[in-house]
Amino acid sequence: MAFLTDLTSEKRWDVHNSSVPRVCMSCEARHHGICGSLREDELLELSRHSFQSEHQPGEELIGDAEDVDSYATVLSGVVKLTKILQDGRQQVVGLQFAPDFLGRLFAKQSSLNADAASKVRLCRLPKGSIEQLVKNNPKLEAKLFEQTLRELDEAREWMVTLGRKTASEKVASFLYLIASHVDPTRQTGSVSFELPLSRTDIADFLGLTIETVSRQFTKLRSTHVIEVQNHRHITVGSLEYLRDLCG
Amino acid sequence: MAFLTDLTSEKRWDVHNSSVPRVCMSCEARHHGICGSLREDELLELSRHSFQSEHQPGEELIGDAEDVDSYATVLSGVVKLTKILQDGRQQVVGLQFAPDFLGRLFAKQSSLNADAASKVRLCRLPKGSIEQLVKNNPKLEAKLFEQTLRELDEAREWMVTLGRKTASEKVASFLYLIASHVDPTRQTGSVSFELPLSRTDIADFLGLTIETVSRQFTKLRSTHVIEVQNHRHITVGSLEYLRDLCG
DNA sequence: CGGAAGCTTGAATATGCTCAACACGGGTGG
DNA sequence: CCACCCGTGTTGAGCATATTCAAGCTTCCG
Repeated sequence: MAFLTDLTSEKRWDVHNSSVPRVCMSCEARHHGICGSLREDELLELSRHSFQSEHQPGEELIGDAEDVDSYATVLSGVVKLTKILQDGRQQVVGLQFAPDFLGRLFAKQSSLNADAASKVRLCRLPKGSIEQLVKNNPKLEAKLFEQTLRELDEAREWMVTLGRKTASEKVASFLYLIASHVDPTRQTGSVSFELPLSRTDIADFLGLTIETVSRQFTKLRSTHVIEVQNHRHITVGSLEYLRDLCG
Repeated sequence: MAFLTDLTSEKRWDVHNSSVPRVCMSCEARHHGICGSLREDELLELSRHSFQSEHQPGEELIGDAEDVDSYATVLSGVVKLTKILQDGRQQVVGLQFAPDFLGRLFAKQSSLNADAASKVRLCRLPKGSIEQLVKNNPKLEAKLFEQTLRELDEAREWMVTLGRKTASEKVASFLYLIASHVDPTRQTGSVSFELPLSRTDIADFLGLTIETVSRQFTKLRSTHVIEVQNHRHITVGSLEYLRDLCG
């Protein structure tokens, strides 16, 4: 019982392990996320004021034009960034995976919603602390800059998909994107995964209707490019062939 | 003659004006562009190795996956950033106006073309110098970070246009975008301007064909939303009404 | 087992595309 | 000065792709 308490105590840290806070020890974000750019004392201080939160699919994480008092790191799951027009038409403008940083630094009025697409775990980080750290730690700023540049590349890549690809190329591109995130190293062969997005979300991501998305899935299934176990669980037979279908 | 030489000499600078290099004195980028974040000595040093260049519409500024030895600031004109698919389909993924910074910092392999959309003047800045300055001057890095965040916002805004708007909303959105850049302060009333893009470029920006763009222009003309003087020269009667047509 | 949400399928429709002809405007050369 | 040409933009008719609307089917969960 004492052991369990240790594990879950946010304030404890292991003196044998170069003073990394206990909660952060097994955290992916500590290595590849923004926390990797922090000094040990900074990480310790930050960990005192941060906490984890869990969210169900569809739950709103950051509302449009809402004042938020915390940033976050995605620990697991997929967060979708969306924009909506007055009449309700919706577009997904970005997906965030672990260990992405969540929240718009120096936000003006970017009118953007962040929702849990799948079940999501976050590590909430107080707004003030982060902004303070960014000012004093160039490595952290560089890390955030880097993520922003990557997001910009991804956004532009997606503009090509939205503007110039056919429905079947769009769906293929989406599947390829997800497959790439499941196992970034694998470039060929077969991959199996759970789709983190509903058909509605996929449609909003691709600028299509759910019916069209559904028809394209059916087409891919009947041409044996994919197998569909239960709507969400997909197996891609050949990544390189799927890649060819992306246009 | 001596006077003329003074004006065009890049090495000269006016000692009466806090040692701002001569070439930079009348430059918009010095105030609103990245040069505004430089110390006087840095600006002087940079100006020694920089030079202006002029480009005709359609000229390629940075090639896809090309190694470039210089960054640049846009002094005038419009630069289009494009991506193309194997079969030639093209998508404009961004427009850069003065005094935007041009060139991908820490570029990996962003496979992106930069072309002059209109006649363009650049101030070329040596790659090494800029990267050196970025390392040593946090204000410069912050400025570039800021521009990147703005570009990301613009890209996402445009994803909504590409994915969810109708052809007429797309064209209205494009005209509104250009009108906003002509006079950022003006929100209402009438504006007149030269289109910096051809119909082909507009189509590639909006994910449409030139025929569809043309038809939408005709429709806007016949409903008196715009007047078309000579294909390129446009007058928008009411900005607020145009805004309503953007969806 | 029953109900609801999410997904698929079908038929009719509409929006934007393709292909083709034509108009306009600006430059060149007879 | 006019005729011609070329690049660019417009217009029209027919077509294809994706949407809409409606019905039926799965899957998940209580």
